[in-house]
This record gives sequence, C-alpha cells and structure tokens, in this order.
Amino acid sequence: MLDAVERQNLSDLVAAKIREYIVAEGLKAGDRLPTEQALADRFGVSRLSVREATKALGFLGILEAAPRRGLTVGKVDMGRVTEYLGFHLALNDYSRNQLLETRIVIETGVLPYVMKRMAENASIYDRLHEINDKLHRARSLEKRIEADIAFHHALLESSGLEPLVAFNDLLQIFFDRFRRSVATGDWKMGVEGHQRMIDSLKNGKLEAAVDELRRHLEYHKKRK
Amino acid sequence: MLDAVERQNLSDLVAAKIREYIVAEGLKAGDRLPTEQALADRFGVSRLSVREATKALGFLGILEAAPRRGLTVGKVDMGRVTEYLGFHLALNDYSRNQLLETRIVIETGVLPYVMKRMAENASIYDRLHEINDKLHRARSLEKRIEADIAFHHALLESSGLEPLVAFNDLLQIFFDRFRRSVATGDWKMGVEGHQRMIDSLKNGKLEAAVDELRRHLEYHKKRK
DNA sequence: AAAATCATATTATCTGATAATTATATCCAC
DNA sequence: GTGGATATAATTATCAGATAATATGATTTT
Repeated sequence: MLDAVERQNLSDLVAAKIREYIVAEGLKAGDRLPTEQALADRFGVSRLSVREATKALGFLGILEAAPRRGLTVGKVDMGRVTEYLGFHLALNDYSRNQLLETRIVIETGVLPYVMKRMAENASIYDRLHEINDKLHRARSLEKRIEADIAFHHALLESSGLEPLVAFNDLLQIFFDRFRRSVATGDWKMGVEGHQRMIDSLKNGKLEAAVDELRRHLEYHKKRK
Repeated sequence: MLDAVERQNLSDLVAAKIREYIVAEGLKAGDRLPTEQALADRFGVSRLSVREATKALGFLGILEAAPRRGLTVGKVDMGRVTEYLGFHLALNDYSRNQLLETRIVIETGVLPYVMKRMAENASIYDRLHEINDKLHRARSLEKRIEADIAFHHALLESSGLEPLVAFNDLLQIFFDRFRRSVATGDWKMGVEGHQRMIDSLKNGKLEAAVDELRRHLEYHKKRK
C-alpha cells in the first residue's frame, strides 16, 4: 500500500485516503464525496479525524463543504498556498541553490518540447514575446515580479507538460524572495536574456536557448 | 474580537489570526506558540476550531505539533508542500504520455548532477547497483515494482536535488498503473537498461547515460 | 556524569450533542 | 399548471467533556 506507518497522525492518513478515493473514483471538480460520517465509517476512524482532514483540504481549496450539499471536490489553485507560504517563507531560509538547480533542470529540460511546439504554432512565440515586453515596460518591482513569473509560467505551459507547470508554480512561490533582491538595473539584463532565448527557440537553436536560459537563471547564484 | 465579515469558517479565521500572531510576535522556526486551549480562549472559540486551523497550517508545514512540546513554528520544505500537488495530479488525470515525458525531463535532467556526485562518492554507484540487483533477483510483480520505484527514487536522491525527489516520488505513484502492465519478460530489459545507464555515469559518459535512460523510459510509450 | 525512571503538560482522538445552513419536497394562491 | 412561500430533512459547523498517547523535564539510580 501507500504509506501505512509513516504518517503518524490520523488526519494526514485520512487526507491521503481521500486522495486515493478521488483517484479511484476518478472524481473531478464539483463531484460529490461521501458524507463525513460515511468516510469515517469507511476508514474506521471517528468523524472528528475525517473532519480535521477535510478542513485542512478545504483550507487549501481542494475540497469544499456546505451543509446539506456535503463535500465536493474543488479546484486546485495555488491561491491559498501562495498566501500562507509567502508569509512563512519570508521568515525561513530555504536552500537557494537547490531551488535554483531544480529550476534549471525543469526549465531547460522543457525547452526541446517548447521548440517543437513553437515550430508548429507561431502564437507561442508571440505570447512569450508579449509577456516579455510587458516585463520590459514594467516600472515597479511588483509588476516586474508578476511579469517575470508569468513569463516562466508561460514557458512551461508552452511545453504542454502540465504536471511540470504545476510544479513550477510551486517552485516560484519558494523562489519569490530571491527575486525581490534583484537590483533594479539588472532586470534589463533579464529581459534581454529572455528575448535571446525565445529567439533561439524560434530559429531552432536548442543548444543556444538552453545555454541562454541556464545563464539567465544562474544569475541568481552569483548574487549574495 | 472581529465581527466585520463573519461570513467565513471559524477555523479559517483562526488560521488567519494565528498567522497574524506569528507575524506580530516575530516568531521563527522552532519558536513556540500558546497551547491550543490558550489560543481558543484568546480567540473566543472552542479548542476544536483552533485544532482545525492548526491542522490546516500543519499540512503545509507552517506549524508543527507534538504532545508536551506544544505548537511550534515549522520549517516548510518542498517535500511537504509537494503533497499538495498530489491532489492536483489526482484531479487532472493526465495521460500516460504527459506523465512519461515529465519523468523523462526530470530524470534525464538530473543525470549531470548524479554523475558529478558519483565521481566524488563511489558509494552512490554501489547503492544504485545494489538496488538494480535486487530488481534483477525479484520474482513477483510486487517486488519488481517496489525495486523499480526504489531505483528511480535512489537515482533522484543521488542528484541531491531534494525538491525533485519529492516530485518524482509523486509522479511514480501515479505512474504505477502503467508499470503493472509490463510484460514479465521485459523486466530483464529494464534491468539491463538501468545497468548500462549507471555504468555510463560511472565512466563519465553523460550523453550515453541520457540516451539510455530516455530509451528506457520511452519503452512505456510504445506499449499499448 | 550518564543512564534509567517517573511525573506532567500538551496534543491526539473519541463520543455525543446542538446549532446553522441549504437542497428538496410540499403547499398555497392565482 | 406556474411561481413563490414554507416546511422537512440531510449534512456540515461548532461546542463540551473525556480519555489515550507521547515528549519533555525532573528525579533517581548506577
């Protein structure tokens, strides 16, 4: 089975069980789950433990609950996670290099797929270019961060590998704090790097695009 | 007390209050919070509502709880947060190819890091070899799947990129159903592929290792 | 001083109960 | 019959109180 002994508290275990249930039943957003009591009986725990789990999942937006309507599957969007991790990460250090190397693996690894799809669909280049242009015109730190995240998100999205899009969104939350310390003058460099990269992709120069992206990301490594 | 917008869940409000508390007191990882009962009194709610809130925050790793030690501010790690992505994968039932390509990106992307660390630490090769040997000797489907997962897990772990380890574990869970349909005779092929790959890594032949791993994973693509 | 034992604070979980909310069925006017 | 008001029932939301499990800090033993 999955993880019988590893988890120590019941509510985490129940949360995992609920995930299995969702997979097994192939539930999608809006679908109903059994009632709390029914889940409690099914898992052999008290309603309270189910409740703690569904509350936690509800907090993240994964489940929704209402009297009479019962539990329904929600949309997984990262709003809640961003909100709460954002404040927390501001207080805790997390290995910068690990995050960076992870981003490098994922983003450069995805470029072959982006290039291929770009060759078939010109609008992909246009979209990336447009976002980068927005980044170029941005004047406040907040706008820049927003546009930069949007650019990398769009890059991942252009690969068509959706699981990686989700994972990258998560990484970006952790990475946020490093972005904030980018010197104002250096943003220009970033924009130019983006541009050279997508141009290389457009021209079928994969190696060059990979190098460009790696250099772009490794910029964060040098800074203290 | 706040009655401004009494529209939300109590536990959500409590979660927000706790966040405020952490910020206001400037608490950092490891610092203690008041006990559940004390928080309940402070916020004027029952202990249950506090509990639901702390559970939700605990799910993300923002809070940790233990008997006698009480509630402490936690250290968020990607592994914990990646659990959350599990629900994302559960709800969007991605195609075999998407999952496969995602694995290819991650696992091949990680090989340069594995090779580097292998050159510095011989035990990495030994460990991978040992697991692959276990796979070789396995005779039941369950044992084989277990060993195969262990091999790929160890591969990721050898890269030292923790965020990717967690994510790949998740991918493997959802990939499980495809593994089950591998023909008995084909496992031998897999073992040999593994072996050639780690040998290439040992000999510093990155390209060859990448090719080998890609071919190994793409085996799942051809099958129906 | 190190190891083993004990006491105690605190979370973990259960049971049972009541309130609040909302979907569905029922009824009433026209 | 149709539209709107109303009752009914299902289900979550919240509370209270109790017991079990467990990690920490104090105490004793070696």
